[in-house]
Amino acid sequence: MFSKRCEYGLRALTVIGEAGKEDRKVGIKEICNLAKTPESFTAKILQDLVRRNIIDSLKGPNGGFYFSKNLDDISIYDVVLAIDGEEIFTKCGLGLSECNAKKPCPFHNQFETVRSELFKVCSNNSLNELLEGFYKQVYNR
Amino acid sequence: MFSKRCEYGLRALTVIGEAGKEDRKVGIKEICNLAKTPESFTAKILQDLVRRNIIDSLKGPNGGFYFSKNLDDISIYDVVLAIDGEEIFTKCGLGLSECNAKKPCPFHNQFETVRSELFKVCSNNSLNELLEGFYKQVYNR
DNA sequence: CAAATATAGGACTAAAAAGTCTTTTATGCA
DNA sequence: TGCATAAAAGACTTTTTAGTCCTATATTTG
Repeated sequence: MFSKRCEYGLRALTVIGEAGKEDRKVGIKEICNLAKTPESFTAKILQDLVRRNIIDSLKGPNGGFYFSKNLDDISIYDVVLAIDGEEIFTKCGLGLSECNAKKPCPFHNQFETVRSELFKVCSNNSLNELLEGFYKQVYNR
Repeated sequence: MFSKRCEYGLRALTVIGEAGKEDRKVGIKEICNLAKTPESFTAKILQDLVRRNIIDSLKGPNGGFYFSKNLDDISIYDVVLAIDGEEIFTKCGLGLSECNAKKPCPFHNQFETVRSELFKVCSNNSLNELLEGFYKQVYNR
């Protein structure tokens, strides 16, 4: 459904978000240890999220990744959009380039329910909601 | 959402299905011309679908691909399962290996609605239903 | 049986996604 | 100012997915 980049990115963000609650920046090593994601690869993804203004970062001692925005204001949709783009929320289920909302393929409207359900789940959940419970269940904290 | 293999496969099957209504087998060239899929690649996919008993084939003059089953008895789900496997219908939205129905991540149940909607659309639609209208709209027939 | 036709199979190449490694740049602190 | 630390950047490698091409095999028909 989502790319690895996107999965890793979301998981990394939960770690950054949790640390943010203690007003703490997190380094890439700590992030990847907890989120169980490959380090160099995750670093690339986070670099990207910095460029796209989802998170911020600071170099040097006591540096690391952190949120300057409120976690309630960032939805999972925002993150997926930033990493994977909009395709998953809009593309024809059968991959027909001829198919769109104006000239739908016979399957289009049925798939619309899947797409809109996906959009609903992603846009109704903020990163804050994602990391609640996530920490307990996945990282056992 | 689905792989190219899967998209091409489904499109090819609509051509085979339509020809079947005139009791006609179709060769790979005709299939790919109509379905607008790459020929050699599509041939591989169809070979696979023959092995998996979705379609049948016959070599030699007047040979080609055809259905021996009733198109009403083959769902889109069957085809997706044969080509892409079950992952898309079962896998955790966030790609967590620790997450499953018994020990769900906080997101699992919300994603469940997406997965089950996808399953519903795929299993409630037979290939027969897929190619109805498909032909008119996509192939202008 | 020979020739023509069409799928099957196997060995490729190409492109995209995933992942690594090394060097550079920015920051804090002694 | 200089050293340690941590992210940024860039050039890689690896793996997976997509796609091609050539040869073998099966089938029909003259």
